[in-house]
Amino acid sequence: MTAAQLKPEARPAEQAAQVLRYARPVTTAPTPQRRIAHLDMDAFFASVELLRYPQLKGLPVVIGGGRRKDDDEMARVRAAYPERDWPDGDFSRVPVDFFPRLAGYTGRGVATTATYAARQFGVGSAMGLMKAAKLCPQAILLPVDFDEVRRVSRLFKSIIREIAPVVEDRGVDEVFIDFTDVPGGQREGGRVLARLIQKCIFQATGLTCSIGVAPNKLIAKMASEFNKPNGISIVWPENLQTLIWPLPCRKINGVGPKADAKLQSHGIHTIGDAAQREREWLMEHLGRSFGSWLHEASWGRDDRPVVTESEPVSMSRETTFDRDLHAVRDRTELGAVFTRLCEQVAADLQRKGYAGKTIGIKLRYDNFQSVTRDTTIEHFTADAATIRRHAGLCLKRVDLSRRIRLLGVRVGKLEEAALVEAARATAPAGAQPTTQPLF
DNA sequence: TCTGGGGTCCTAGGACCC
DNA sequence: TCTGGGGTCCTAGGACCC
Repeated sequence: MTAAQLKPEARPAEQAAQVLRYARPVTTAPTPQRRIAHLDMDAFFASVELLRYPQLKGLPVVIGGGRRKDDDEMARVRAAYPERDWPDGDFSRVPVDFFPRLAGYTGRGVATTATYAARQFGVGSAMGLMKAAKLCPQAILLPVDFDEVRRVSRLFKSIIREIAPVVEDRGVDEVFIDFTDVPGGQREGGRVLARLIQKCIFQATGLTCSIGVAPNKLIAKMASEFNKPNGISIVWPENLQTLIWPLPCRKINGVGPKADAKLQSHGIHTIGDAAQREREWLMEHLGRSFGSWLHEASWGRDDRPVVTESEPVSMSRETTFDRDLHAVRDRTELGAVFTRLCEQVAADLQRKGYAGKTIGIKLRYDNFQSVTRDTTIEHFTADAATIRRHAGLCLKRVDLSRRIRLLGVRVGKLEEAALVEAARATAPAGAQPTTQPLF
């Protein structure tokens, strides 16, 4: 990156300041430098399957399309092959020919992930399986084994926490780790610790991951993608111009397809392009908040901490029907699904120990347009019948003449059930619930 | 090839209160 | 009778992420 590519309007002193902000101190810093790691498991869902079916290694495999009960899978294999072929639940000898192919798939499933062999054909996560079947019909299609994914997820995270305790959960297959104060976390900019974590995870799970270590979460997240799979990338502040600025804006976590299209329309294609616009210009054309944030992001600035604990905000269940349903013609079916969704949300709340005050529904029509309605009630609840009653009232407030492809139920404004109970118990006898903040 | 399911956060308008 | 802002809550929609 040359001086000419810095903000053109910046005076030399400002340019120097911009560069110095990211310069690595020449002398040994008295305080440790902030080193944040982002760890991303490689093709996680597919890799978990390959643990059970190692015979599929190297083949194109696509994961997604539906749920699986492990018993069903066992039964399917048992029915097809004699017991001697898979002693003690060892599926490694089930012939490759046995597995279903993507060819001829009909349905509304999407790919959760794909092995690297399948990605060569252009198949990627979030892609409709019908499309994936066109690109790679010979790919093996396996449904997600959520129980196994959760088990392995808990396992690899516990391994990391033993080594570096400050870990932020980012879903089943991703975490941020604060290396800053971990013994050895500064060595080679974090590479030594990253290697150790990779090794320990592999020993415990047989799975590989990719790690990026950088001064903050924003850059670390981008860095973990640089060397996939099974890679490590170390990024220093002074690498901003050479490693980060050439990347498309889409690589910034928080810039999605909409924002990217808008940026492109202004001739901003790379992060460097964005960095060279004035903050004021970005704020004016992309919104005060987003523009200001993007300016910071394009200069590699991000001081968000690694957050180890967080409370859930809402819980929901939704389902897409095999065929679009009509509120009147498919009333019975729709009603049954609706009730089941309410029961599932209630069960989720109870199992996790929460109650909520805002009850809502979500509908997606056949044209993919979504609508939501919600209502806030007087008391916290985790009761299926209560949720069903208020969600039912919400349903009455939307257009039900159009065909529906998705129905969802959501409970928000959550509070820990124990706190709700405690407040209820200590409330003065005869007190109106509305006088208690928790009710 | 029509596009899953579970989330978080932001925006914006209106109600309501001081 | 008219005219303020500020603050907070509620609701709907949408962008984005894993």
